Amino acid sequence: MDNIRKYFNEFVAQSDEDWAIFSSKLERVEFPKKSIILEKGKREKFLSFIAKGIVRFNIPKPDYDFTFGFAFENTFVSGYDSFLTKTPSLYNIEAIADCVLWRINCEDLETVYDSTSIGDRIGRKIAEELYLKKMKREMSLLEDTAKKRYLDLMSEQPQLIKYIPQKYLASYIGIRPQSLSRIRKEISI
Amino acid sequence: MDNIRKYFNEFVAQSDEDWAIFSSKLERVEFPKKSIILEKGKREKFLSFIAKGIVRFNIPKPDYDFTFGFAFENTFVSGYDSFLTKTPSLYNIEAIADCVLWRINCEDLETVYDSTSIGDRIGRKIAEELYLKKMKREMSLLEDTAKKRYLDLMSEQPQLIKYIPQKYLASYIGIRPQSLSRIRKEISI
DNA sequence: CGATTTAATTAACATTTGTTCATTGATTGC
DNA sequence: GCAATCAATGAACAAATGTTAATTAAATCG
Repeated sequence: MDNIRKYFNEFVAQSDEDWAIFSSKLERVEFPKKSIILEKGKREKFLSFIAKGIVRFNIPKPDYDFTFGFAFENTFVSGYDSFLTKTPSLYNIEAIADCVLWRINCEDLETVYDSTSIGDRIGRKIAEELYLKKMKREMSLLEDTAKKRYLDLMSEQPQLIKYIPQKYLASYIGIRPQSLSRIRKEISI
Repeated sequence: MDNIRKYFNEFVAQSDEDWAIFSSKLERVEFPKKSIILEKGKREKFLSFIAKGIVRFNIPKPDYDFTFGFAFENTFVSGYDSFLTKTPSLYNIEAIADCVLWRINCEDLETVYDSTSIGDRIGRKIAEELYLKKMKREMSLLEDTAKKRYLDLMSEQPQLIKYIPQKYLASYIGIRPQSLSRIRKEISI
């Protein structure tokens, strides 16, 4: 629970009391590799902190499996749009590696939001962090070539890329696995 | 001020008192067409509600002018990443049409955040809205072709597209003006 | 209004990525 | 360990978008 507390203290509030309120609602759960954390069509009921592991966001399609995002250790993960809008999730969240999550459910978070001084701040910080991430992502998708996105990912998450199958990476970068192979070949030469 | 109040009541809080706290900090400003609302390199000091007009987000580059976003009437606009991280903005915000904004500055918003029960909720709602927008955008950039993005924009913002020069739309869609011309030609046939 | 500048269109060719399909390599489960 | 399955690579051709450059259309400014 150390990392989530560190995150909390850094971004949300410093006091032990605030931490006590929030952390009392947290539940520890494990998901083995390849298990579904959130299923498409179901409503997201949790906001989860990844203490250990990697997850991917994906949409299973008739022809192929579309991966559009990852989340790594020591960040929050959630089908956040489903969580916010209370509508069925448009995508799966799947454990790529064995995961340990600390999660708070929807109702408890609402309670925290409504009954404590720090509730909305937590929600604000999380939404702000997610927004900044998406902002960078948008820029990258518009401005960069697939090759640059791959090289960036390699330098930003070098140790983790090893664990992610290339077909997921390709999808995330916005290209087909064959094209990623082509790019990898170019680079290595 | 009607629309911003409507927005406030719908998404933030219902009480007259809360509205009074927030609205007392709001300042009305006008920006004529083509004027710079936020300049790249400067720090964003405001969170603004667009009562009237359209703005674009852009990065002036040596070779061309890169437009990556728009904001329309009755939504909030800000160099929000600069605002949050207190670092210089990486982009301009420019009025495409004559604009009327209601804005609150950084310090006042912090005050509202810290001194009222609704402060963080406002910030949370804004960040959540921005996040949902970016989420949709990411999906579109990964999954759709440029043609589909153009058609979607046409159907979602039909009356506003008229006012936006095509070179800006092209950039937003992720292609060159020449390619947009090609697509438009195809469609009209 | 006319002159100048800027935007949009078009075309020819280059580059990138997609598609299909075959082959090789790696994992998984018995 | 072996068979079966799934992942990655490679090649040939198709489709989409980029690049350059010329032309036309529209907007701006005196």
